[in-house]
Amino acid sequence: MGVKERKERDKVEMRDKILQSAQQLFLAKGLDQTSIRNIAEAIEYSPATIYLYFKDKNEIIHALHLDGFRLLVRHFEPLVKFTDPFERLIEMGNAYIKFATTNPGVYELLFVRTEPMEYVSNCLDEEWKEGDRAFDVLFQTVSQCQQSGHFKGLDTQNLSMMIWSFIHGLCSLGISNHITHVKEARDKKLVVDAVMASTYQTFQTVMERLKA
Amino acid sequence: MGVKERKERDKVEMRDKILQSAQQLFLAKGLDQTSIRNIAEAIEYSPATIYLYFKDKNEIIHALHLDGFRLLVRHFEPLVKFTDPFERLIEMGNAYIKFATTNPGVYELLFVRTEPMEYVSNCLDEEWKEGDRAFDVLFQTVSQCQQSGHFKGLDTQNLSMMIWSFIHGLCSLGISNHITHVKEARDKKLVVDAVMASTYQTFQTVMERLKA
DNA sequence: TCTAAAAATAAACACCGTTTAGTAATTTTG
DNA sequence: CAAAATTACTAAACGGTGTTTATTTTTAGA
Repeated sequence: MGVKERKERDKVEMRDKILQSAQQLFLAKGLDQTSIRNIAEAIEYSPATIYLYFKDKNEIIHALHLDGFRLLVRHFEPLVKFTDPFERLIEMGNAYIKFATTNPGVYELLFVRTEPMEYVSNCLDEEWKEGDRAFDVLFQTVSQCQQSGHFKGLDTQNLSMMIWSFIHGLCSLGISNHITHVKEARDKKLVVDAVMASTYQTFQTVMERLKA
Repeated sequence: MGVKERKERDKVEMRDKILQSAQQLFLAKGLDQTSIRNIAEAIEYSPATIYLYFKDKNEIIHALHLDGFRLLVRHFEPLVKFTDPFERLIEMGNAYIKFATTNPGVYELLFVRTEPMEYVSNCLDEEWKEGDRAFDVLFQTVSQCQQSGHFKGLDTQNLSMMIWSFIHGLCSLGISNHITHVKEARDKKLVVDAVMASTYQTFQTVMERLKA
């Protein structure tokens, strides 16, 4: 009698169904329009049913968060072809920017919103594997750059944090429309993407000068 | 008959009263707890009354936003005592970080939340005076640094954007608790402030190396 | 078939921003 | 001064939100 087994399969199936609808709603309409009630309507169940499969909304948001990280990692995968670590570092920035600008909602979820972090905090084994892994990719690349003569005398950890801070700042200012409203950008009639591109170009120049 | 005049005075008085309560709530409980209904309760009027003085909640948020910028500017005022532009630039970063970490809610309102920007967008004369002014302070300082030999061959606008991006990224990652959850930081049992400080220290070193 | 367990839900709770229709107070007018 | 008109205000509702509780429906095993 594989009844118990089938029930367990049904359970994960239902969980997946909820998450799938949640993700569909999230990608199509944004996080604000991804309500428990909307998800429930999409899967044709009552809102209360969702609470039989998820503790609360943050647990669902965290699952979307995980998927978002998988998407980010996919943007990083083509970077392996760059054998020169410095070139890879620069392209990593470009990949990050591309990810952020083409998936602003997902980016917000990963690095701006606090809900997923709150979920992480409430987990007993408080850690953030996805974040750790992504940061480590950066850290390793920076480390390799240093091994080939770049960034002498700078702490790898701090420099990695600095680079992440810059790129994140650029992306979040771009996405949140704060760049658009700065006078200098408006005067030159630059679109957000152009400001981000030329700012990143300057960053690249700065990093190149740190080779000596 | 100064009836009209008195009524006008009453009107602005009421507006101020609403804003004052809104700010009090915002500073004490955060933006989420600053609801129209809570404000109404604080001033002992019905929620509907608030709509006789403000178009919608975003108009109130924008007023708080303005106050937040005044607070930021106040953090920048002591910087005039630094005659060396590079030193002033570095201290500007420190002042910015201090502002962000001691007033995380206000910082979020100014540079993370999109609601105030939406209000700005909906204004007919679409501009962002406060943002412009603050950015110009940075721009001028960078420009003066260049005049005294720093940052040769780098575009002032782009370099200013780069610096703002970095500092904003650092502050927003710190405030949103994303730094806390990165493994490297946890391992060394560093608090957010320490990570931010050492990252900024590295940034300072990098900027110093750009003098040549 | 009857019972016990599991799954799903209707309805409520306590919020939110906002609008509408109607009341109470005040000012202007006859 | 009383009536009319304007202004100030609010109760109640609308359509949302996340979440909980009590109840009903469905399913499984004896």
